[in-house]
Amino acid sequence: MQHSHDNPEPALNQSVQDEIRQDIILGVLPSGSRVTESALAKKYGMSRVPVREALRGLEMEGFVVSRPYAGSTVAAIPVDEADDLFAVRESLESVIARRSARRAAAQFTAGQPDDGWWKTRKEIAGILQSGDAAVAADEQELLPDLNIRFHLAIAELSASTSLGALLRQIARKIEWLYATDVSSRGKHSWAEHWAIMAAIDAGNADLAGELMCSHVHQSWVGYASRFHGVGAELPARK
Amino acid sequence: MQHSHDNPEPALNQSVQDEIRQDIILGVLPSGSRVTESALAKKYGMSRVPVREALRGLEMEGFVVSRPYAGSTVAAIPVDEADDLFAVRESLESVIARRSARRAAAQFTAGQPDDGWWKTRKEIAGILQSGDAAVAADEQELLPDLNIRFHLAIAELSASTSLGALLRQIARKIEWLYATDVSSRGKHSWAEHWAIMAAIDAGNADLAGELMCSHVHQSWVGYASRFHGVGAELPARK
DNA sequence: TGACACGAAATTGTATACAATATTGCTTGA
DNA sequence: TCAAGCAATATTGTATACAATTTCGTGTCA
Repeated sequence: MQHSHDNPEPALNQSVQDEIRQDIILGVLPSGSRVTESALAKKYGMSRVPVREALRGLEMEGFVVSRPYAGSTVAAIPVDEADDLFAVRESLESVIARRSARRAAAQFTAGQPDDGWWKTRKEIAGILQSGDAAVAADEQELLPDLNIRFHLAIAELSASTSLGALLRQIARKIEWLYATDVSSRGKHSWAEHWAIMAAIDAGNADLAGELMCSHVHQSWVGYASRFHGVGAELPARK
Repeated sequence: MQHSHDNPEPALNQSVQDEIRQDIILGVLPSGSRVTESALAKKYGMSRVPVREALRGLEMEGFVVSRPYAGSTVAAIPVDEADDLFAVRESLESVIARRSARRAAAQFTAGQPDDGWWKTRKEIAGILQSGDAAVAADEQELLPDLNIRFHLAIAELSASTSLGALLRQIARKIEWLYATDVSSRGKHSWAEHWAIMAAIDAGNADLAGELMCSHVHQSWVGYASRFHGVGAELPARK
């Protein structure tokens, strides 16, 4: 297909990076494993070059560590950084929610309806409904993925590539920490998403930020009680 | 030099990425410029491969945008994200400072003195003295670089690679926003570094976090008054 | 004149080949 | 038996060659 600048062609080798990252997160490639370019190249049926770039990306994301000429190994799961990551995420997502609300307000006051905004907004609508369906059908195993997609979509709604990149990085680390366990907080956690979205739609930055802050904090509490023990002390929500 | 696993060999092609990023930050490569692999390869006297990896890294950092087969261009300076970046940085660095203080406390109570900790701690001592010297000699043009190095060193002292990576990303964006202007807040801002370091050394996490939060907030105020106008409203420091 | 199609040039994506380095295992000596 | 040195191997770093795709200029037709 030539002369087509509409479909962005979903980033060829990027997919390999996603696959390897998923293998790391799911524990197929445990911490400390050696990952050689040749082996991965053979596994995915391609040359070393795309694999190499994927490994470089994963190194920047903190999933592998590399030394020149000495190869790469899967990094250690950052368990001792969990609390701090949640703390930063709480602040980050709060800022993102506020920003999304401000942009939503500008969206409705300004005359022109931004095309990209509506696209993302509709995507979120779909995610929310899928989550409700999953809750209704008691298929809670679908929620973690939908949960991440919701939060990243909100970031996209904020139209801040910088903040979006930061959230992606943190969210993936937290996904790794949860590892295979995960079950989120289930129904209750999911229901909060609707309230956040409503606050953003209303252009209420203060409320959106507050709700998101609380939402993420509860997620943190859930994580801490599961992995640190129930009574683990956490800083009060700001 | 063979059989030497002491000197980590400072990351060959990584240096190219640093050089290109600096060109972008300093405006040598303005936003929207096309950056082609061939041109950069010729400029730095190497093959396309290292340059390509550097560009991929810069794309992940948000300094360039690429489309498959369509090349890369320097991204837009994220001016409208400045406030939000500062807000996140305030929280992030506060967490880092708290963490550094906790680790410092553990350092002194535990018997074994961690080698890496002392190395970083001494590096910070050097940075602080260099900054004092620059202030005394009224060479304030040296402060911005020393300032970034101080904050990144504190992050290293926290022994959290995840948080360190996040700070590096944010700090570089803010460096880009300041562009060539910069002068930091000069003497007063620099003096605060000593107090932060003292709080960390004392293992006082609450104080370290508080001081760092205030410090970054003041930096934010300085930025806002310079670029948004003096009276620009900012959220109160948490 | 303007729009559209087509093709040449430029650029990126991938594969392969070679150079540089680290790792591993063996040999040697005390 | 163990440590140290050396060579063989494996792996990464880089260069070059080719394929795939986009972009830009040119010509044609209405």
